[in-house]
Amino acid sequence: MTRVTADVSFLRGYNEALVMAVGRTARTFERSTVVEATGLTPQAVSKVIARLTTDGLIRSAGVRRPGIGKPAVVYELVADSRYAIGAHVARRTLRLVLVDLAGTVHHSTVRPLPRDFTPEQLLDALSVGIDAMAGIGDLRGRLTGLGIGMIGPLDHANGLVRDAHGLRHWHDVALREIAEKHLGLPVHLDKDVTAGITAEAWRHGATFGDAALIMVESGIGGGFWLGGAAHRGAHTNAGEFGHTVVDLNGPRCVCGRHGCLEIVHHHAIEAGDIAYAARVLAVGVVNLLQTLDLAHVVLTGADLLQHPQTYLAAVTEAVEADARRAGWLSTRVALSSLGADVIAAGAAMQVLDQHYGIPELAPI
Amino acid sequence: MTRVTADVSFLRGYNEALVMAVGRTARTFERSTVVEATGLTPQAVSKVIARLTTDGLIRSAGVRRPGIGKPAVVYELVADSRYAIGAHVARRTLRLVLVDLAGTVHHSTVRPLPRDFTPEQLLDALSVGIDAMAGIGDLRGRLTGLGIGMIGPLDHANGLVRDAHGLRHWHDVALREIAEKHLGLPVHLDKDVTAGITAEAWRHGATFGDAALIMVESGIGGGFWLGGAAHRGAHTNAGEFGHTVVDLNGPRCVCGRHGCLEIVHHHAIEAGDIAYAARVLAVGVVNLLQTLDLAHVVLTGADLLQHPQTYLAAVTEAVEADARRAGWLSTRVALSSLGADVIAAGAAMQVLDQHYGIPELAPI
DNA sequence: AAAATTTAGCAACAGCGTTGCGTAATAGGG
DNA sequence: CCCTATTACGCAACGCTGTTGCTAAATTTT
Repeated sequence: MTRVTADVSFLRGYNEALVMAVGRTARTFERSTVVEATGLTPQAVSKVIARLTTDGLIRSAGVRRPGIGKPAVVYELVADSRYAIGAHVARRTLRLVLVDLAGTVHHSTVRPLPRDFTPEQLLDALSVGIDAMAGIGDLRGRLTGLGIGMIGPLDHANGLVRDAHGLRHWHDVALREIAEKHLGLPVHLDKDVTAGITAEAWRHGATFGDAALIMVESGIGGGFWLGGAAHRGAHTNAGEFGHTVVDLNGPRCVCGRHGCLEIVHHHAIEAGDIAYAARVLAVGVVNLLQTLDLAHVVLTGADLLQHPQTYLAAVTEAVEADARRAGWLSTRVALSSLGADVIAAGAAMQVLDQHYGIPELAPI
Repeated sequence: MTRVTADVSFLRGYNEALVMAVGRTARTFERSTVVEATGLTPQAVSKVIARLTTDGLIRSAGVRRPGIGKPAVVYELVADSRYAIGAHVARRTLRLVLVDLAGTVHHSTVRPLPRDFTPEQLLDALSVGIDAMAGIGDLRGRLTGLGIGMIGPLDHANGLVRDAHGLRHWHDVALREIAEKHLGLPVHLDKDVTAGITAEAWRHGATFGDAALIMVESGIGGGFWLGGAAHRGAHTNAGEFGHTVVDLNGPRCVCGRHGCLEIVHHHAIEAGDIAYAARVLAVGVVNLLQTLDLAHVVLTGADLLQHPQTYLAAVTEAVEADARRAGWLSTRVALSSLGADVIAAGAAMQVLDQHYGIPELAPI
């Protein structure tokens, strides 16, 4: 967790991040666009643009002649000026993506991981995969780091994997530290679902409201974007949404409680009733809406994406029924726009965010 | 919603708010205390303290002679330099409190409201109550405003009551506007539970982590403190936690779904089984923990506070059982430290926060 | 060709935290 | 009694931020 004191360097980072967010979501933009979006004065925007241009992050791309008056200079993000690699570590696979400064996914590879893989085996797989990727476009000096989205529980602030569910060799592994040493790159570690929701927020820009990413993939998890930032909770353990009870008298779950969303959903799947499984998930999603009042719900996960329309329809129907009752609520439900890459891409974007996103300003 | 651009005035407000938070949580403090708590340089802290002293918000309170060296100047908040009045509007009662800059509740009054009261009736009750309170200590010039914590749904940003549950005359009432006109005071409107969690956060200071306030009072609601700020959701409708399904095959709830926490809890109460009702609530609380990973859970509400120990025991037991399974999670469960005043007090603190709290810095 | 309109940017400015360094106030030792 | 070490405080200069005032440039309209 980067601690930033509230000094002028924070102002610089903050306003630069605002302009970068505009550049990421609009293909091209001009000074007036930024003025409108941020409330800064035109002169201040000019200064920010000058700084970003010096750093090679944006460049001018012609002028716009709308009618009367001096033409406005049009700018664009230099997407290929910075890259990050994102990794999605699942139980049996390692997915790697290469993401540029604009959030575009350039390469995506999946390779199997050994059953019950060890930290060393993961590092080797990462090493091979990253070398292959870095070789493609000659990224020397433009690669900002590696983001890892992984099964929890883990400790995001300290880069520790506490006890990854279902993996025997992952107790209190200082993954960030050993990966940085082994790979020679800055490494950022986060829960898979939190990385995923970051990807969705990146693609939607600063106007993205409170949102959740629902991931069904050997378990059910949720990633949250609340108040303009990822919500990780007190111990980086937010999102164990599959282990919320929806049936007080339901079957016993592996977590020890009865009638968790995950076990009820699982039984429906085993019974072959995908439609019912989807409706159960939808009940859980509406529970989230009641609790958190979200503007967006994004669905993803390998298991869910095997029946995308069934799940999308069930969740949309349940959410809309709920909104109808209230009369004025509105929540958009969608499948992940990045498909199966969403976790890995989000992990990469978190790395880019550390450099070009809103600086953290933790009130101690 | 106050929009603040990231200019130097933000820095001033931010760092002043940090110092004020220190002053609120520590009875006395000195320069080195703030340096340690904020990471600012001693010189910067001196400047902030000078500004706050000029405004009459803090003052020196002697010196500390710990041993060798020049004595350190000790400061304290001037608690009686600013006040705010907080109102808790419930279905049948209006509670008013007077809160000073340190967060201390000075007066607390409860008066009945007519059944199905109208906006005019509420305004009259507010007017009478505020006059009585303002007369007590001659608050001329020191009263910063009125905060109202009320049943939802409402629109916090625009000060509208959309459709207060169970009150017929409250559809799209511009309460903030008409109250400001009627009372001649700045007015801040928020959901009751959100005001409540603000009070808890105030009393605990800047180190207060992610938290929820659970309120059982003719319904079950939740207020959330996430990432150092109140979480209101996309439509100020977060916290309808009583309307999350915990029993898929349960009885039909007024909200139209089946097996909501609220209806299951209500049935247990009606059957006279308080202990079971408390355990049902505890299931809901653990659901929240799984979803949001909270550091604190605070219990309040008129109905809950009729059996405080029963609820506290049940929730504590459930939370601790959950933590034991994980092995490294920890969540503190407590009854509201302000008792029945918590909602009104929090509403008042929100008013003070607008002046002396962390300035908002909404991206876009 | 002149006027109107829109955009861009130079220059001076106020205000923030930071840095460098001098000063005040105390305790302890010779 | 004096000197030194120690701790706390603050003036002054500085670098940097966004802001303000104003001028210049580039275009269309009259």
